[in-house]
Amino acid sequence: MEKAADLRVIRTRKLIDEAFLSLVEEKGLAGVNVRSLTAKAGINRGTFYLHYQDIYDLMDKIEDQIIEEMDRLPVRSEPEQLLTSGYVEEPFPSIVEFIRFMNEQHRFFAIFFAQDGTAFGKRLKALIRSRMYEKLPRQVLSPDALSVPDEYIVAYFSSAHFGVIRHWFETGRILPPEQVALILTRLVRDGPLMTAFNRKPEQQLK
Amino acid sequence: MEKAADLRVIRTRKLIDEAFLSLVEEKGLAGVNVRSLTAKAGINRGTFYLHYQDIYDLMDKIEDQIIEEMDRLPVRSEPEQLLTSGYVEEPFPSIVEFIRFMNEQHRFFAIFFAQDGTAFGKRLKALIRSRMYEKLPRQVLSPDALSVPDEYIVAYFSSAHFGVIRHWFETGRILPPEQVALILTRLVRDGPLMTAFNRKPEQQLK
DNA sequence: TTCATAAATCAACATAATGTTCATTATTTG
DNA sequence: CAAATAATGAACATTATGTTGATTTATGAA
Repeated sequence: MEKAADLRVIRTRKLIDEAFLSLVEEKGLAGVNVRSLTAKAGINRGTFYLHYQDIYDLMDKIEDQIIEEMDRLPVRSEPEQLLTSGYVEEPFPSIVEFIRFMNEQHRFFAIFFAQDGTAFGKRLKALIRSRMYEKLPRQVLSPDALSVPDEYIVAYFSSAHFGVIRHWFETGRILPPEQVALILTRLVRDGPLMTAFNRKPEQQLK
Repeated sequence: MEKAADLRVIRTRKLIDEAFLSLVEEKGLAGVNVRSLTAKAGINRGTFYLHYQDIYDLMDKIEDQIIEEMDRLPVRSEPEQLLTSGYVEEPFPSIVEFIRFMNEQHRFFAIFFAQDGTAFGKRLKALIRSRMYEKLPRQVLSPDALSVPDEYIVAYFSSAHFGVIRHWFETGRILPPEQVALILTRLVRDGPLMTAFNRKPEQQLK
């Protein structure tokens, strides 16, 4: 946002922003158009075009702000020592920072997550998820302090698989399917960090 | 697809399907409308409405077919024994099946992956990815037969994180941010399978 | 406080897509 | 072949878009 000198400009943009958020919340992205947005904001339809090219331009500007802020979050490197170091029950610091930020901006992110992904994508993920649940060794998931909720494990699993397959597609499916499957199998079995270090499990502890 | 008796019906639907695919390929999902679709298919605009309610109905029908087929793929259970069993360099069988299927239907899935996710989602993932690359212990990624390409590791990492955070949002952000960060940290460090079994690494080998 | 400046309003417009209709033509199947 | 039904073509009301120009209103600098 370049200029924001005039009070009227600030007010109008606030009205537009708020109208956009609440409109997406109730109707979804597809339900947003300039007509209803300006109606909800209580401004003239023409006024909208004084500020933004169209709805997509508006979204871009909103997203720009969020990305900018996230990009400014400090990076504290937590390199390989965490692998070989003993068991410390503390999260990586920069992960905490990210999640805290998203928690603060939860209104935006809730909308984003609700809108992100196609209908088919949701069905596909649900399918993958349900298959994985069948395989999860349920009895071992003891409810002790150290355990991670199994819904989170499944979310991690399925999303990771999804991402690997997506990457395979986005790189033009160069690798043969069997190799992709092997990559996935290794990552699941050993964990990404182990795999990155290319060690076998018995080498994990120095 | 219920009825497909008449030759004309079959022909028309094929034309529509093909027109849809190629139209999405060149213009993207947003660029598809009934006008241009029927123009490309070489049929009357009214004819489209004889078969589908609207564009979304058409997409639903196409997706239904794919999901149905994937749902019929055989599930071969590969349970916990894989954890304790020795190092076998063979992928899990049902993973192979899935990826083979997607490879066969690559035209559909290429479109899906290209269209899936919002613009913001792509930016967010790119941000996460770039941060993770910084942390990857590059020198250790030796180019031996066992290694997994680091782009795949990053894809796995970042997508998994994304999925966990998404799950957190979709369950109403009940857990405090710090605990989500801890869950992620554990999953990254130990791998999902270890975490599911709730063991510490030294217990990994029986 | 005044007043030039800029923002917002209002009404109107052309354009383009939607979904529906109905009479007509063409094709298929038994 | 003939009855059935699919596809066509043209028209229609509806709705959203993005733009324009004249007018009113609010702002902030002097």
